Amino acid sequence: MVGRPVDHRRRAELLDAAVDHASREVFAELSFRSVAAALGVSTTTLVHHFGTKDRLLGSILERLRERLVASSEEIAGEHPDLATAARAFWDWSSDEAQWPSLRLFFAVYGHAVQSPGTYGGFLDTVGADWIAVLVAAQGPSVEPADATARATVVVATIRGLLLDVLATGDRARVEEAAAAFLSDLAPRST
Amino acid sequence: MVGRPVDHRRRAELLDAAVDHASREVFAELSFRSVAAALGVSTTTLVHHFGTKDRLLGSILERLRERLVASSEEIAGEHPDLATAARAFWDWSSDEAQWPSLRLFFAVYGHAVQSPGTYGGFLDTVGADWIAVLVAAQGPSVEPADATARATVVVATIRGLLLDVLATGDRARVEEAAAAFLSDLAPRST
DNA sequence: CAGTTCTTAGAACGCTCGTTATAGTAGCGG
DNA sequence: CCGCTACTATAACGAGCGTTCTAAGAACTG
Repeated sequence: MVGRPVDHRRRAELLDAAVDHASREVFAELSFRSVAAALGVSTTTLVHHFGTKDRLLGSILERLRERLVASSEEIAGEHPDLATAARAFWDWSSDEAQWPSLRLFFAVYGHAVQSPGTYGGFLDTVGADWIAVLVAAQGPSVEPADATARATVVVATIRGLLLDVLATGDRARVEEAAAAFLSDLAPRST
Repeated sequence: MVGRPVDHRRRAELLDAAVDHASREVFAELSFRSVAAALGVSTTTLVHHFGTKDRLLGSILERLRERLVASSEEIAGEHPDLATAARAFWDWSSDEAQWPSLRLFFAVYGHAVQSPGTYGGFLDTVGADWIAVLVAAQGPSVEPADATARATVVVATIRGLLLDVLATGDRARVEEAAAAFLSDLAPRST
């Protein structure tokens, strides 16, 4: 006898809703009860589908990572050089539609710097993927070591500018800084 | 009648110890009980000197801010241009002796991006001070708007590189990226 | 329909948390 | 020494937490 089959679609549906909820709420204050209430289910349902709280958070971040990486490949993959790829990255990041996801991303970063083991895999993958996209954009003619160094700098600068605007809300100053950064970058990419 | 005088020195002593403890532990897991145990006092003593938990955390961050700002002024204040000031900033930041404080700093950042009201003042002050030091380093001959934009970029890049090395531990790649960034910066500062 | 497994919910357990109540001790002015 | 205030500690309260227990419907196979 086989019994009722596992409903993978149900799990995915709950997980997507949980990621949306986590993007709106404060990461540190997530609990079985708050997520369950937002999704209109009981805490037992979450336990059944995800196990422990750590595994629920891990699943949420894994799903968030998939979204972020898919966006980054879609956006920066087709650009011919570092400068235009960086500009595409910045335009995408500074779009306020991305801010809930990016706020969650930086909240996880904040936790990870003080407890690396917990979310290290998440950060390594996202960071490495973004750098890989920007290394690829520089083409095969650039020294790999140079390409990695420049990609690391560009990712760091964009992340720092995003952190600035997300924390201070001073959009005008940060946008001006981004413009200066991107225009400085252009003549170096040839 | 006057009664026993308030012991301000005792409060400062407890606060300094609390900042050290917060730098070693995970910010999100700080509690009256954990801080009290680390300091060898009771939770009541902390309540007496600091009031609520929010005000204790606020006092800890205020003290951390004083330390960070004092260091930044001491380190970058005497440099003749943006490139050397930026290099001094990076050398200081990438010294592992600063990492506990910087880990705490970024942990607070992670919380602030999702709940701006709580720690907004802390972040505004630290960020604005660092930018001001780097604006001053560029001298009076640079357009103020340009100087602010470039200072914002430099602070963002250094913060992004720090976040990278603190989260991934990949010191070699980040140090190479920092070297590329700083050498690119040099010819532009004249 | 019977048997089996998946899905969901409500209630409870043990724990930690911030905060408060109570009380004893220490240092000051009169 | 007395009155007053600062300082510190123990104990407790109520709330929220992750997790487990128990049990009831739902979907599938035979």
